[in-house]
Amino acid sequence: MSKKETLNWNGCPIRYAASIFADRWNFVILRDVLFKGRRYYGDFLDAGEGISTNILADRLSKFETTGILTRHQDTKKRSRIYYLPTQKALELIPIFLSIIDWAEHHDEHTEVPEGFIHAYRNDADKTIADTKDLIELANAQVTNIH
Amino acid sequence: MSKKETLNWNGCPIRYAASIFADRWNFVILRDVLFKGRRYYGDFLDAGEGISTNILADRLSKFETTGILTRHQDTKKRSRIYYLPTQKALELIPIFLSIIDWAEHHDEHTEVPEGFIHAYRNDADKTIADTKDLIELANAQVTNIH
DNA sequence: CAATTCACTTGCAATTTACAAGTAAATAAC
DNA sequence: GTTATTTACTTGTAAATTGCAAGTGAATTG
Repeated sequence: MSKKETLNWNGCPIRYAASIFADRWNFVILRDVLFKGRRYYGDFLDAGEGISTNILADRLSKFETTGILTRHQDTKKRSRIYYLPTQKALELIPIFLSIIDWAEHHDEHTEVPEGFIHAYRNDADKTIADTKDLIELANAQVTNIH
Repeated sequence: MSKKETLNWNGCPIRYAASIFADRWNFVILRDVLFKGRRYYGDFLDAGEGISTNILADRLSKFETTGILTRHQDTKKRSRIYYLPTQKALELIPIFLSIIDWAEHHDEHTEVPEGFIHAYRNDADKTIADTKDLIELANAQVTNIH
Protein backbone atom coordinates (compact mmCIF):
# COMPACT_ATOMS: atom_id res chain seq x y z
CA MET A 1 0.00 0.00 0.00
CA SER A 2 1.48 3.30 -1.10
CA LYS A 3 1.71 6.41 1.02
CA LYS A 4 -1.12 7.99 -0.91
CA GLU A 5 -3.49 5.17 -0.13
CA THR A 6 -2.84 5.43 3.57
CA LEU A 7 -4.10 9.01 3.58
CA ASN A 8 -7.68 9.38 4.66
CA TRP A 9 -9.27 9.17 1.22
CA ASN A 10 -9.78 5.46 1.41
CA GLY A 11 -13.45 4.77 1.85
CA CYS A 12 -14.57 8.02 0.27
CA PRO A 13 -17.06 7.38 -2.54
CA ILE A 14 -16.22 10.62 -4.34
CA ARG A 15 -12.52 9.76 -4.42
CA TYR A 16 -13.37 6.29 -5.62
CA ALA A 17 -15.46 7.71 -8.45
CA ALA A 18 -12.76 10.28 -9.18
CA SER A 19 -10.17 7.54 -9.51
CA ILE A 20 -12.29 5.78 -12.11
CA PHE A 21 -13.74 8.48 -14.34
CA ALA A 22 -12.84 12.05 -13.24
CA ASP A 23 -10.93 13.01 -16.35
CA ARG A 24 -12.06 14.80 -19.49
CA TRP A 25 -11.31 11.92 -21.85
CA ASN A 26 -13.08 9.46 -19.59
CA PHE A 27 -16.14 11.69 -19.67
CA VAL A 28 -16.06 11.75 -23.47
CA ILE A 29 -15.54 7.99 -23.83
CA LEU A 30 -18.36 7.23 -21.41
CA ARG A 31 -20.64 9.66 -23.23
CA ASP A 32 -19.82 7.86 -26.49
CA VAL A 33 -20.54 4.45 -24.98
CA LEU A 34 -23.68 5.43 -23.07
CA PHE A 35 -25.33 7.83 -25.48
CA LYS A 36 -23.79 7.51 -28.92
CA GLY A 37 -23.61 3.76 -29.41
CA ARG A 38 -19.89 3.81 -30.12
CA ARG A 39 -18.28 0.45 -29.49
CA TYR A 40 -15.27 0.08 -31.80
CA TYR A 41 -11.82 1.44 -31.13
CA GLY A 42 -11.93 3.37 -34.39
CA ASP A 43 -15.31 4.91 -33.50
CA PHE A 44 -13.79 6.59 -30.47
CA LEU A 45 -10.82 7.91 -32.43
CA ASP A 46 -12.81 9.28 -35.33
CA ALA A 47 -15.40 10.99 -33.16
CA GLY A 48 -13.85 14.34 -34.01
CA GLU A 49 -12.98 15.08 -30.40
CA GLY A 50 -9.25 15.01 -30.89
CA ILE A 51 -8.30 12.23 -28.49
CA SER A 52 -4.83 10.83 -29.18
CA THR A 53 -4.53 7.15 -29.90
CA ASN A 54 -2.15 6.51 -27.02
CA ILE A 55 -4.48 8.24 -24.56
CA LEU A 56 -7.46 6.33 -25.91
CA ALA A 57 -5.64 3.02 -25.55
CA ASP A 58 -4.64 3.96 -22.00
CA ARG A 59 -8.16 4.92 -20.96
CA LEU A 60 -9.81 1.90 -22.55
CA SER A 61 -7.37 -0.40 -20.81
CA LYS A 62 -7.99 1.33 -17.48
CA PHE A 63 -11.74 1.02 -17.99
CA GLU A 64 -11.15 -2.68 -18.50
CA THR A 65 -9.26 -3.07 -15.23
CA THR A 66 -11.82 -0.98 -13.32
CA GLY A 67 -14.67 -3.08 -14.64
CA ILE A 68 -16.38 -0.41 -16.75
CA LEU A 69 -15.79 -1.94 -20.18
CA THR A 70 -15.04 -5.38 -21.55
CA ARG A 71 -12.87 -5.92 -24.62
CA HIS A 72 -13.94 -8.21 -27.45
CA GLN A 73 -12.87 -9.32 -30.89
CA ASP A 74 -15.31 -8.99 -33.74
CA THR A 75 -16.19 -12.53 -34.82
CA LYS A 76 -16.55 -11.70 -38.50
CA LYS A 77 -13.53 -9.47 -38.80
CA ARG A 78 -11.05 -10.43 -36.12
CA SER A 79 -8.92 -7.35 -36.61
CA ARG A 80 -11.70 -5.17 -35.24
CA ILE A 81 -12.03 -4.75 -31.49
CA TYR A 82 -15.11 -3.57 -29.69
CA TYR A 83 -15.77 -2.59 -26.12
CA LEU A 84 -18.99 -3.27 -24.24
CA PRO A 85 -20.26 -1.46 -21.16
CA THR A 86 -20.63 -3.57 -18.03
CA GLN A 87 -23.48 -3.34 -15.54
CA LYS A 88 -21.24 -1.04 -13.52
CA ALA A 89 -21.09 1.26 -16.56
CA LEU A 90 -24.85 1.13 -17.12
CA GLU A 91 -25.32 2.30 -13.57
CA LEU A 92 -23.45 5.46 -14.48
CA ILE A 93 -26.45 6.51 -16.60
CA PRO A 94 -28.18 8.42 -13.77
CA ILE A 95 -24.96 10.33 -13.11
CA PHE A 96 -24.45 11.29 -16.73
CA LEU A 97 -28.09 12.22 -17.22
CA SER A 98 -27.95 14.57 -14.25
CA ILE A 99 -24.73 16.02 -15.66
CA ILE A 100 -26.49 16.65 -18.97
CA ASP A 101 -29.38 18.25 -17.10
CA TRP A 102 -27.00 20.50 -15.17
CA ALA A 103 -24.96 21.49 -18.20
CA GLU A 104 -28.02 22.22 -20.30
CA HIS A 105 -29.14 24.57 -17.55
CA HIS A 106 -25.82 26.39 -17.18
CA ASP A 107 -24.21 26.35 -20.62
CA GLU A 108 -25.78 28.56 -23.22
CA HIS A 109 -23.99 26.70 -26.00
CA THR A 110 -25.31 23.28 -25.08
CA GLU A 111 -27.29 21.55 -27.79
CA VAL A 112 -29.24 18.75 -26.14
CA PRO A 113 -32.45 17.99 -28.05
CA GLU A 114 -35.24 19.78 -26.23
CA GLY A 115 -37.44 16.72 -26.13
CA PHE A 116 -34.75 14.73 -24.43
CA ILE A 117 -34.14 17.16 -21.61
CA HIS A 118 -37.86 17.72 -21.12
CA ALA A 119 -38.49 13.99 -20.95
CA TYR A 120 -35.74 13.62 -18.38
CA ARG A 121 -37.03 16.43 -16.18
CA ASN A 122 -40.51 15.05 -16.45
CA ASP A 123 -39.69 11.42 -15.68
CA ALA A 124 -36.05 10.70 -14.93
CA ASP A 125 -36.60 6.99 -14.30
CA LYS A 126 -38.17 6.50 -17.70
CA THR A 127 -35.31 8.29 -19.46
CA ILE A 128 -32.84 6.13 -17.57
CA ALA A 129 -34.70 2.99 -18.68
CA ASP A 130 -34.97 4.23 -22.28
CA THR A 131 -31.25 5.01 -22.35
CA LYS A 132 -30.50 1.52 -21.08
CA ASP A 133 -32.64 0.07 -23.87
CA LEU A 134 -30.78 2.06 -26.51
CA ILE A 135 -27.49 0.87 -25.08
CA GLU A 136 -28.60 -2.72 -25.31
CA LEU A 137 -29.61 -2.16 -28.92
CA ALA A 138 -26.15 -0.83 -29.67
CA ASN A 139 -24.60 -3.82 -27.90
CA ALA A 140 -26.74 -6.24 -29.89
CA GLN A 141 -25.76 -4.66 -33.18
CA VAL A 142 -22.12 -5.29 -32.39
CA THR A 143 -22.46 -8.77 -30.94
CA ASN A 144 -24.71 -9.87 -33.83
CA ILE A 145 -27.45 -11.07 -31.53
CA HIS A 146 -30.43 -10.19 -33.70
CA MET B 1 -11.70 30.86 -30.99
CA SER B 2 -8.92 28.29 -30.65
CA LYS B 3 -8.54 25.25 -32.85
CA LYS B 4 -9.78 23.00 -30.09
CA GLU B 5 -13.00 24.91 -29.74
CA THR B 6 -13.75 24.59 -33.43
CA LEU B 7 -13.79 20.80 -33.15
CA ASN B 8 -17.24 19.35 -32.76
CA TRP B 9 -17.33 19.29 -28.98
CA ASN B 10 -18.89 22.68 -28.74
CA GLY B 11 -22.44 22.35 -27.58
CA CYS B 12 -21.88 19.01 -25.88
CA PRO B 13 -23.09 19.10 -22.28
CA ILE B 14 -20.72 16.37 -21.17
CA ARG B 15 -17.70 18.22 -22.53
CA TYR B 16 -18.92 21.38 -20.89
CA ALA B 17 -19.21 19.62 -17.55
CA ALA B 18 -15.84 17.96 -18.12
CA SER B 19 -14.20 21.31 -18.71
CA ILE B 20 -15.49 22.57 -15.36
CA PHE B 21 -15.10 19.70 -12.92
CA ALA B 22 -13.78 16.48 -14.48
CA ASP B 23 -10.58 16.29 -12.47
CA ARG B 24 -9.81 14.44 -9.27
CA TRP B 25 -9.00 17.54 -7.24
CA ASN B 26 -12.14 19.27 -8.45
CA PHE B 27 -14.14 16.29 -7.28
CA VAL B 28 -12.52 16.49 -3.84
CA ILE B 29 -12.98 20.26 -3.51
CA LEU B 30 -16.62 20.05 -4.53
CA ARG B 31 -17.19 17.21 -2.09
CA ASP B 32 -15.67 19.35 0.67
CA VAL B 33 -17.86 22.31 -0.21
CA LEU B 34 -21.09 20.39 -0.76
CA PHE B 35 -20.87 17.76 1.98
CA LYS B 36 -18.23 18.72 4.50
CA GLY B 37 -18.92 22.40 5.12
CA ARG B 38 -15.39 23.44 4.24
CA ARG B 39 -15.17 27.07 3.22
CA TYR B 40 -11.72 28.41 4.14
CA TYR B 41 -8.60 28.01 2.05
CA GLY B 42 -6.85 26.33 4.96
CA ASP B 43 -9.73 23.87 5.41
CA PHE B 44 -9.17 22.48 1.92
CA LEU B 45 -5.43 22.19 2.42
CA ASP B 46 -5.61 20.48 5.79
CA ALA B 47 -8.26 17.99 4.76
CA GLY B 48 -5.64 15.25 4.73
CA GLU B 49 -6.12 14.59 1.05
CA GLY B 50 -2.68 15.72 0.00
CA ILE B 51 -3.61 18.49 -2.42
CA SER B 52 -0.69 20.83 -3.11
CA THR B 53 -1.17 24.49 -2.33
CA ASN B 54 -0.46 25.61 -5.90
CA ILE B 55 -2.98 23.16 -7.32
CA LEU B 56 -5.57 24.22 -4.76
CA ALA B 57 -5.06 27.89 -5.62
CA ASP B 58 -5.35 27.06 -9.30
CA ARG B 59 -8.56 25.08 -8.91
CA LEU B 60 -10.21 27.62 -6.61
CA SER B 61 -9.44 30.41 -9.04
CA LYS B 62 -10.83 28.36 -11.94
CA PHE B 63 -13.99 27.64 -9.95
CA GLU B 64 -14.31 31.39 -9.51
CA THR B 65 -14.09 32.06 -13.23
CA THR B 66 -16.50 29.24 -14.07
CA GLY B 67 -19.04 30.53 -11.57
CA ILE B 68 -18.93 27.63 -9.12
CA LEU B 69 -17.45 29.47 -6.13
CA THR B 70 -17.22 33.07 -4.98
CA ARG B 71 -14.24 34.37 -3.02
CA HIS B 72 -14.68 36.45 0.13
CA GLN B 73 -12.67 38.04 2.90
CA ASP B 74 -13.56 37.21 6.48
CA THR B 75 -14.90 40.42 8.03
CA LYS B 76 -13.53 39.73 11.49
CA LYS B 77 -10.14 38.47 10.41
CA ARG B 78 -9.31 39.91 7.05
CA SER B 79 -6.37 37.60 6.46
CA ARG B 80 -8.75 34.68 6.17
CA ILE B 81 -10.43 33.94 2.84
CA TYR B 82 -13.50 31.83 2.38
CA TYR B 83 -15.22 30.45 -0.67
CA LEU B 84 -18.98 30.09 -1.04
CA PRO B 85 -20.83 27.81 -3.46
CA THR B 86 -22.99 29.55 -6.04
CA GLN B 87 -26.42 28.39 -7.17
CA LYS B 88 -24.63 26.67 -10.05
CA ALA B 89 -22.64 24.71 -7.47
CA LEU B 90 -25.72 23.82 -5.43
CA GLU B 91 -27.24 22.35 -8.56
CA LEU B 92 -24.35 19.89 -8.67
CA ILE B 93 -25.81 18.19 -5.59
CA PRO B 94 -27.94 15.69 -7.59
CA ILE B 95 -24.86 14.73 -9.61
CA PHE B 96 -22.70 14.18 -6.56
CA LEU B 97 -25.40 12.29 -4.70
CA SER B 98 -25.81 9.91 -7.62
CA ILE B 99 -22.04 9.51 -7.71
CA ILE B 100 -22.05 8.60 -4.02
CA ASP B 101 -24.88 6.14 -4.66
CA TRP B 102 -22.96 4.54 -7.53
CA ALA B 103 -19.67 4.35 -5.63
CA GLU B 104 -21.30 2.90 -2.55
CA HIS B 105 -22.72 0.18 -4.74
CA HIS B 106 -19.47 -0.66 -6.52
CA ASP B 107 -16.70 0.05 -4.04
CA GLU B 108 -16.39 -2.38 -1.19
CA HIS B 109 -14.22 0.09 0.76
CA THR B 110 -16.70 2.92 0.67
CA GLU B 111 -17.81 4.19 4.04
CA VAL B 112 -20.95 6.24 3.50
CA PRO B 113 -23.20 6.16 6.60
CA GLU B 114 -25.85 3.55 5.93
CA GLY B 115 -28.67 5.86 6.96
CA PHE B 116 -27.58 8.44 4.43
CA ILE B 117 -27.51 6.12 1.46
CA HIS B 118 -30.80 4.51 2.46
CA ALA B 119 -32.44 7.90 2.80
CA TYR B 120 -31.20 8.86 -0.64
CA ARG B 121 -32.42 5.69 -2.29
CA ASN B 122 -35.74 6.05 -0.55
CA ASP B 123 -36.33 9.71 -1.35
CA ALA B 124 -33.67 11.39 -3.47
CA ASP B 125 -35.43 14.75 -3.60
CA LYS B 126 -35.57 14.98 0.17
CA THR B 127 -31.87 14.17 0.52
CA ILE B 128 -31.09 16.82 -2.08
CA ALA B 129 -33.13 19.37 -0.12
CA ASP B 130 -31.56 18.32 3.18
CA THR B 131 -28.09 18.63 1.70
CA LYS B 132 -28.92 22.10 0.44
CA ASP B 133 -30.07 23.06 3.95
CA LEU B 134 -26.81 21.84 5.48
CA ILE B 135 -24.86 23.81 2.91
CA GLU B 136 -26.75 26.98 3.80
CA LEU B 137 -26.01 26.36 7.47
CA ALA B 138 -22.31 26.10 6.68
CA ASN B 139 -22.51 29.28 4.60
CA ALA B 140 -24.26 31.15 7.43
CA GLN B 141 -21.62 30.08 9.93
CA VAL B 142 -18.95 31.66 7.79
CA THR B 143 -20.81 34.80 6.79
CA ASN B 144 -21.89 35.42 10.41
CA ILE B 145 -25.55 35.62 9.52
CA HIS B 146 -26.95 34.14 12.70
C1' DC C 1 0.93 -11.53 -52.67
C1' DA C 2 0.91 -6.57 -52.36
C1' DA C 3 -1.57 -2.79 -50.47
C1' DT C 4 -4.51 -1.36 -46.94
C1' DT C 5 -7.01 -1.46 -42.60
C1' DC C 6 -6.96 -1.85 -37.78
C1' DA C 7 -5.52 -1.56 -33.04
C1' DC C 8 -2.46 -0.32 -30.92
C1' DT C 9 2.95 1.08 -29.36
C1' DT C 10 6.92 4.08 -29.30
C1' DG C 11 9.56 8.39 -29.14
C1' DC C 12 9.80 12.85 -27.83
C1' DA C 13 8.51 17.74 -26.94
C1' DA C 14 5.23 20.37 -24.34
C1' DT C 15 2.19 20.83 -20.64
C1' DT C 16 0.74 19.78 -16.00
C1' DT C 17 1.57 18.14 -11.39
C1' DA C 18 3.91 17.45 -6.92
C1' DC C 19 6.83 18.87 -3.56
C1' DA C 20 9.57 22.34 -1.18
C1' DA C 21 10.56 26.83 -0.25
C1' DG C 22 9.49 31.62 -0.27
C1' DT C 23 6.61 36.02 0.18
C1' DA C 24 3.50 39.64 1.71
C1' DA C 25 -0.26 41.13 4.33
C1' DA C 26 -2.65 40.67 8.60
C1' DT C 27 -2.94 39.29 13.30
C1' DA C 28 -1.26 37.82 17.93
C1' DA C 29 2.13 37.85 21.50
C1' DC C 30 5.06 40.08 24.42
C1' DG D 1 5.42 48.89 19.27
C1' DT D 2 8.31 45.60 17.76
C1' DT D 3 8.53 40.53 16.91
C1' DA D 4 6.69 36.17 15.91
C1' DT D 5 3.13 33.72 13.78
C1' DT D 6 -0.80 32.86 10.88
C1' DT D 7 -2.86 32.97 6.40
C1' DA D 8 -3.23 32.74 1.53
C1' DC D 9 -1.07 32.37 -1.69
C1' DT D 10 3.43 32.37 -5.43
C1' DT D 11 7.67 30.57 -7.31
C1' DG D 12 11.10 27.13 -8.69
C1' DT D 13 12.04 22.79 -10.28
C1' DA D 14 11.94 17.77 -10.92
C1' DA D 15 8.74 14.19 -12.16
C1' DA D 16 4.73 12.60 -14.40
C1' DT D 17 1.31 13.00 -17.94
C1' DT D 18 -0.28 14.50 -22.38
C1' DG D 19 -0.26 15.44 -27.31
C1' DC D 20 1.45 14.75 -31.70
C1' DA D 21 3.80 12.07 -35.26
C1' DA D 22 5.57 8.06 -36.72
C1' DG D 23 5.99 3.32 -36.35
C1' DT D 24 4.55 -1.94 -35.98
C1' DG D 25 2.40 -6.26 -36.67
C1' DA D 26 -1.58 -8.95 -37.39
C1' DA D 27 -5.67 -9.35 -40.29
C1' DT D 28 -8.09 -8.31 -44.40
C1' DT D 29 -8.86 -6.65 -49.09
C1' DG D 30 -7.74 -6.06 -53.89
